[in-house]
Amino acid sequence: MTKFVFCPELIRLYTQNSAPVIELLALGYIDVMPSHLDARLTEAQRQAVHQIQGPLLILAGPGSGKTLVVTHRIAHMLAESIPAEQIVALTFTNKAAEEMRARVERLVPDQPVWLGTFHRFCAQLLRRYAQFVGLDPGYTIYDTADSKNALQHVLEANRFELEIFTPGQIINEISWAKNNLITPADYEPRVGKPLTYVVAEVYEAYQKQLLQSSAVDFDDLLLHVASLLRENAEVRRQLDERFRYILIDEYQDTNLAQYAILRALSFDHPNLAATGDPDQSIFGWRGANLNNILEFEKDFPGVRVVRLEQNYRSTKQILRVADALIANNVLRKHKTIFTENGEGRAVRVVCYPTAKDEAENIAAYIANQVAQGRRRPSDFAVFYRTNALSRTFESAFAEFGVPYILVKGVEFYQRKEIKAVLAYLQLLNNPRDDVALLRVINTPPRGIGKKSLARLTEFAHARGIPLLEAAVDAKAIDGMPKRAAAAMQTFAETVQDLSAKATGTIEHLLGLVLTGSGYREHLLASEAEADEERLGNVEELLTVARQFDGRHPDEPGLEAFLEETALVNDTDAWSEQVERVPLMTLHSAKGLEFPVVFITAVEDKLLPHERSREDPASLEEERRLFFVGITRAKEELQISLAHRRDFRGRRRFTVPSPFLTELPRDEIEVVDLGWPAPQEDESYAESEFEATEHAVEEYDEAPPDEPSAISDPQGSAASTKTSPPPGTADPLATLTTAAELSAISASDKSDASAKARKTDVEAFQIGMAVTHPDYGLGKIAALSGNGPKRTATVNFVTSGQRTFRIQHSDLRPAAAQ
DNA sequence: ATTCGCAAAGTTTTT
DNA sequence: CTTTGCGAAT
Repeated sequence: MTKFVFCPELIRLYTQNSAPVIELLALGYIDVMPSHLDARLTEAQRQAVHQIQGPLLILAGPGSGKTLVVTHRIAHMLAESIPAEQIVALTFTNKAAEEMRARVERLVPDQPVWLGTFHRFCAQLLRRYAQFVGLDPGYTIYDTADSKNALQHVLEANRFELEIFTPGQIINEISWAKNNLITPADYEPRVGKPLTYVVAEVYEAYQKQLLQSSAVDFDDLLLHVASLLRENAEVRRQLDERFRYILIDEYQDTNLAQYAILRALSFDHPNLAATGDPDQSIFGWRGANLNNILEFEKDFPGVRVVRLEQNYRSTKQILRVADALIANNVLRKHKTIFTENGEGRAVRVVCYPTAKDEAENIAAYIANQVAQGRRRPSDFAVFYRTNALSRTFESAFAEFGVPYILVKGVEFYQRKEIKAVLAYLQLLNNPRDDVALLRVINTPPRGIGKKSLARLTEFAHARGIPLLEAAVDAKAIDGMPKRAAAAMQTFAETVQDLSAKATGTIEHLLGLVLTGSGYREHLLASEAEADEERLGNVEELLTVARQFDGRHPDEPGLEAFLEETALVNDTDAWSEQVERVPLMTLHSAKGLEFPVVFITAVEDKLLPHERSREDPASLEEERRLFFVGITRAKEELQISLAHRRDFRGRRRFTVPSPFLTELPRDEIEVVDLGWPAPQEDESYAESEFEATEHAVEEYDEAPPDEPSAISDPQGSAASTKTSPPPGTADPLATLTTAAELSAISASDKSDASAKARKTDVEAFQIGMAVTHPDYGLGKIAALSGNGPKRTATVNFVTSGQRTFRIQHSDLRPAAAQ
């Protein structure tokens, strides 16, 4: 009855030196009883692990050991002799899947438990049941760019002119429909939404095109599987039988299609375990349906609900901030989260003069911590709302020599050359793939232009045949220039040729494609520097292929390779082993944790995003997004914003995020490093009229304590350059941080900033860290007077408040020490 | 047909 | 500020 369980992770807890124990285990001399799996678990966690039969809802707050529970649950099932083939664990992202796989592997190695993303699970089911939904087993998976191209192709073929909407908008709406299981036949335009009328006209044609090309978009992966299960009772029954134990992670982010699939697979064997947290639902815009989790109990009678409310990740300070914030959501079930962790450092809210200062200070802080050996780069993480905000950080991190990695995904696989090479493979795998053909028929240039392509398309369309087939008969097409026709035929032959040779490893095949297509030669012959880089990228793809081959030694697996490249992106492989600071959006931070977290650009119109402001529900989603960000932090959290941010090439003064007022004022450290000094930047004065006027407006309308929700009402922490604050003292608590941050920033910076550092009277600003030979480190609380009479009021860390005439004092910016 | 250049437009989040 | 798109020149 008792099965052998190999469990080094747990053994380590019992013994100082685990090596001998592991060896004994490996040799089979000792067993670890299943009960030992429970050693680390709390009562609630234990319940969740042990409840194997029947529906289970695990409401898991942030940092509550959810992954621990899920992985142990799987181990426990295996220990209870449930065949691994019957267990499916679905995650939302590849990153989460990787993490889970690694941890399951450590508990119970080499078990064929199906573990991966929902989309991938569906992709593989579709391989087997492709013909049920009108696809070839070798169907192609289109990414968003491909989908847009497909749509464009459809629009052109139907001579449909878009006047106001972009293909992207239409694709988005179609995506929304598919996520809600709305097929072209069911789709109805919605009054007051012009876009939906356009979609009503093209959705069907788009879908037809996809089927004709034997291709699917991301949403189809779910939609097709959902209809497969709905329309084929026998298939559904078999799959329900096969996948008897399903675990679904991040249930709050599932959409209707995913819900339908899960239900269909959990009918005869309702052993569905869902984990999730309504407070972390952040994908509503993509069709995620919060009702799925809120109504789980209704949907699955007899469900057992386990709440994991204890947080093992964050300090008390961080958790209180998170809790206070999320309490502002009205559409929410109350939930308590608590921790027995220590108090920790206060959460900092810092307002920098400019976005550049923000990025540089954070980079400098990290550089300093790393240089001191206090932390490693991977201990930190920087979050922002939109990818567009990453650039400032990239340059600041580069400037300070801090290694970083952009956790953005796509990039590599979206490059033209990579897409092109992969399109050749797609075409080999699926000759009906029109989008792939269009992408490569003239790559490298073969003298096939727009007009000839239009003729080819028309011809194919009229006969209802794939483009590749049409290309074979190119000569027969009316009005087709001889040269183009010949080029098309040669192209078709090349593809067929390659197709015949398409055996062996992917790397080998890729090599054939590069040579056979003439693309490699074209890149080599090219003078352009860009092409040289492309060649390099193609080489990298060869490396990817080689690695894939290594992982799949038995099968050639072209399909599998294409599936992987479609559903996995390059930074999914990013791991904390890599000593780099990850920069990422708040969305991609979900499920991760870091000792030190910086949440940046917490400004109105960014967080909450301007497009979320009208709708209260999406405003709450933005708040949850902030909540997710906050709860990633284990030890230190800094929330920051800038008075001025250059965005989209424009200079803007910002408004602090309304969410900042919702943070518990007494618990956080607020630091306002002051406004940017106009004279420091000549472009400020010369900037276009609009911006200048706006700036002036902001200045006048912003009394000392107004611009910042974060400043405390006495105006002690915040002030503006133009309006010296009342003489109230800064809270000493903020001094260290402010000083620390500015000091590091200024001192670590190279000559670039030297001119900004010259010690004339104008160099001093409110909030600036300064040193004095007698009094030590301090922060400027107020400034008054001009020229020689310029006077600074300084709060010193150790010796209280002093006032100086700057010119006659020994006051220095902290940097100059 | 291709390439080069300039203008315009656009940017939430992800599988 | 970047990327995309379109139009003109070769």
